[in-house]
Amino acid sequence: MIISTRGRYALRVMLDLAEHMGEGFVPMKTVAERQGISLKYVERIVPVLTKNGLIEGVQGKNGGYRLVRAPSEYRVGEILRLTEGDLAPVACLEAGAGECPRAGKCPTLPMWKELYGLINGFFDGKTLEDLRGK
Amino acid sequence: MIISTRGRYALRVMLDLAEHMGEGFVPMKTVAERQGISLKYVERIVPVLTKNGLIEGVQGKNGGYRLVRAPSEYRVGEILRLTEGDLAPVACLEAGAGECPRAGKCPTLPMWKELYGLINGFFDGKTLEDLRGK
DNA sequence: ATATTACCAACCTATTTGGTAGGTAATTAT
DNA sequence: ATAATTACCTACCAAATAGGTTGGTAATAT
Repeated sequence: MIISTRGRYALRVMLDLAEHMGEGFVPMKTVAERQGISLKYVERIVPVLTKNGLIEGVQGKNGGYRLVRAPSEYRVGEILRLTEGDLAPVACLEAGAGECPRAGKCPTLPMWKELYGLINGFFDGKTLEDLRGK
Repeated sequence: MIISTRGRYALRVMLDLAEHMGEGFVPMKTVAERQGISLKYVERIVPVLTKNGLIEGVQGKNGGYRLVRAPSEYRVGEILRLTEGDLAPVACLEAGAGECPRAGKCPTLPMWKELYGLINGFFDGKTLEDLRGK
């Protein structure tokens, strides 16, 4: 499995916010209830989205979160990369990984790179708007 | 990350056997040394390949393993599915997983299924022979 | 003042990953 | 026969990851 609950829940939270745009700031309590996810767990996932400017949150009564762009302007890829860290199919392609000593003559490396490109392209080719219509 | 060392090592072992076809039975000790992988770990990975008839092993002196088909007749997908168990990108698509209660109205499920098909197709479209020439 | 809400850090349990250790059974060379 | 080699098998183990929970603090509207 490549996509954990972090990325999947983040996507569902974003979709929920998209579905309820124009209702002002939506509290995560509401989103969590609608989505059937623990509020506390959602609270641990969401900060990376605000820190990277994907959504906007305000504290206090009547506070909550809202999208800062139109749903069609969010690529699924950027949401998943932020929450999952990396979509690399193998460890040797991950951001932090040093160059494998066998890289030069590794017969499988080109295949992993090709798949990596395929996966990133797949997710970058879809937006929140695309998912909304199921 | 989706493909662990199990699948990657299995692939390298198969490629090594392909590279040394016609040399009779090749002991895993030799393969492990050539590939720079612990023999003991390889010994734990390889049985699934013999049990499913992908390779043939004989015990005793001058024993070892050999491919039973031409390299072009091995799909990368079958090797990875045997060693990794499943190439599903999300838990809800895994073989053992029961149907998700949200499946009917889940806006992201079609995307996961599409990617699952893409991944399986990608790996089934490549054979050991394709990888040999780098 | 109070309720609400985002925001933050520490902790926890179960599973997976990536192995190692220590053998037994079969077969061949000597 | 015996010794060496090799597949094959089981149990164990440490570190990392997944998937949370607990218990707060800070900001803001009413």
